[in-house]
Amino acid sequence: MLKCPDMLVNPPRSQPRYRRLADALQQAIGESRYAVGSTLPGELELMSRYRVSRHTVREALRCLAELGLISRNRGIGTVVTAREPSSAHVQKLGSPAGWMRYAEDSRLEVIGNEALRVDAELARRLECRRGAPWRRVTALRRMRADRVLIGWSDIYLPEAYAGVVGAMGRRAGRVYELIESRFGARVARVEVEVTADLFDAQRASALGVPVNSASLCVTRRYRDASGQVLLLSQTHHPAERFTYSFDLLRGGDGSAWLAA
Amino acid sequence: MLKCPDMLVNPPRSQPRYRRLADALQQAIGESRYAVGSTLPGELELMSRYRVSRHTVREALRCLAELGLISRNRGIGTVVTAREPSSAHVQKLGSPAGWMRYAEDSRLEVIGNEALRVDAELARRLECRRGAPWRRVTALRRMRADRVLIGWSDIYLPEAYAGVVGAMGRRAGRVYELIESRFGARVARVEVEVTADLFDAQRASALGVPVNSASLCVTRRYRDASGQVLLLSQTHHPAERFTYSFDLLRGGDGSAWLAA
DNA sequence: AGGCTCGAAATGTCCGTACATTAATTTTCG
DNA sequence: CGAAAATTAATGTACGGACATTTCGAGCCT
Repeated sequence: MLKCPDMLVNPPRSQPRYRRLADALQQAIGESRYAVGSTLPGELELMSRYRVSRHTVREALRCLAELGLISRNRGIGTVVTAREPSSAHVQKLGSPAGWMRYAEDSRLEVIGNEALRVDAELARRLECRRGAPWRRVTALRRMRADRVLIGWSDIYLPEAYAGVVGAMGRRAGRVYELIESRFGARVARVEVEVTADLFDAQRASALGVPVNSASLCVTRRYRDASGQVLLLSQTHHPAERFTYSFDLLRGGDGSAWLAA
Repeated sequence: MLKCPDMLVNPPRSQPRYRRLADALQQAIGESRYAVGSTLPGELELMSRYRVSRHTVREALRCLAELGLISRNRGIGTVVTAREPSSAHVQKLGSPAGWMRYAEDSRLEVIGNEALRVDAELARRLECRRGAPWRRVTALRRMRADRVLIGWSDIYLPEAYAGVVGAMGRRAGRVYELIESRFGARVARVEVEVTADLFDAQRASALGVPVNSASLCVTRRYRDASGQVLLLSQTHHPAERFTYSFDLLRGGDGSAWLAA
């Protein structure tokens, strides 16, 4: 976090200027320097105080508004509405397809790639025979927008499909789509399981979260039309960085709940 | 909706130019002139096509991104991610209702019931004013079939609805249905958030799981047609006792994922 | 066939200018 | 003194310019 405004003039490479200003203001709000219900300095004053353009101020304020920390209105000013954001990243699902959509807002960074012969436990999960040749790829999942790491993925695919590993994280497209286009396979069904887990030391270290902190664990098993497993990916999201959310609407007859 | 681009040059007073462009693009997406998965024309082309500044194009695209209709990335372009905003796609699907169905297979065992004046943080979650009178009911959730405890629920309802607390767990029906039948309220929408957490000592002890073990945390916020929060329930499930699981099937055209 | 490099395409960041709209405050007038 | 008008304060809309960063596809090499 920033200690003085002029550091915005020559920002480090990793963060855009508006993001730094947003962080500074967010910290001020978190420390109750601006209490909930109070008004932030206006755009013109923030410009001169932090020595950035009005555009940059507005982008920063927009970030805070999207986090629900402030509310902005003409003639009134910028009012603090919350002291802290509710969650860092809320993956708005919208529809069942939303469980497949998170890949578009984030990218894979492959950190491991090993060939293996599946043992009994893994054979059960992959529904293949023991000793079959598979490939395990480990990858971090990073948000495109603000570079925050949101997950650790373990991805299993048959050795016959190992050719797509080079393209993972380098080419657009989800892993199953890479397999489909490269090998002519066809995913017909995805089984999704949602549960919770604890981060072990390796995963915690890679993501920068405490060991044994809570992870939201989402497992997707991809099957072709004959029911064979083509791909299995398991992603652990740090609980304080990633939340799935969706709305259910009442059906017309009042009894059913439908995806919004 | 616009019929031709040059109408943006002299917009009617009621809508800003960027809003009109967003509407035009949204309509094009809704009519599948840009299919889900396809790429919209780039910013420069939209500028010349609609004769507005790049700033206006970007504002319009930002609107669509916030609606979840598009995803924008450097080097890639603007990809259509949904045909309609999330609230417009209404089709009777099985899986979403599953997020409401667990109550039928388990029962509530009320273990606590206290009146409270909501503090600032809780006021934000309940979207009511600070100091408002609410009721917090704590309950365990036990499977009917084999009596296994599967969760700890914290249930918040306005003090005006406290009359249903006696019937919770003793009368058939979910809490929101009790409120509806007793007080004539009507739930129109439920917002669901899924994340992970750790069990504190109190909850771990009640459920017989280790302290700081992983919990799957599901929060449901029930709203009436005016958007007011009628009920909020947050349930922590022990990860090894409860998992949400569901299937997604490929849509007919191969691009959409539908609940099975 | 797979991997690497490079240039073009595309969006992101950041600066500036100007005017419009809305709300709050101050001033004026009856 | 109260109401209306004017002024000020604050954000919203829209134009322009420039450079930075990321991705993708083509071409080349092994």
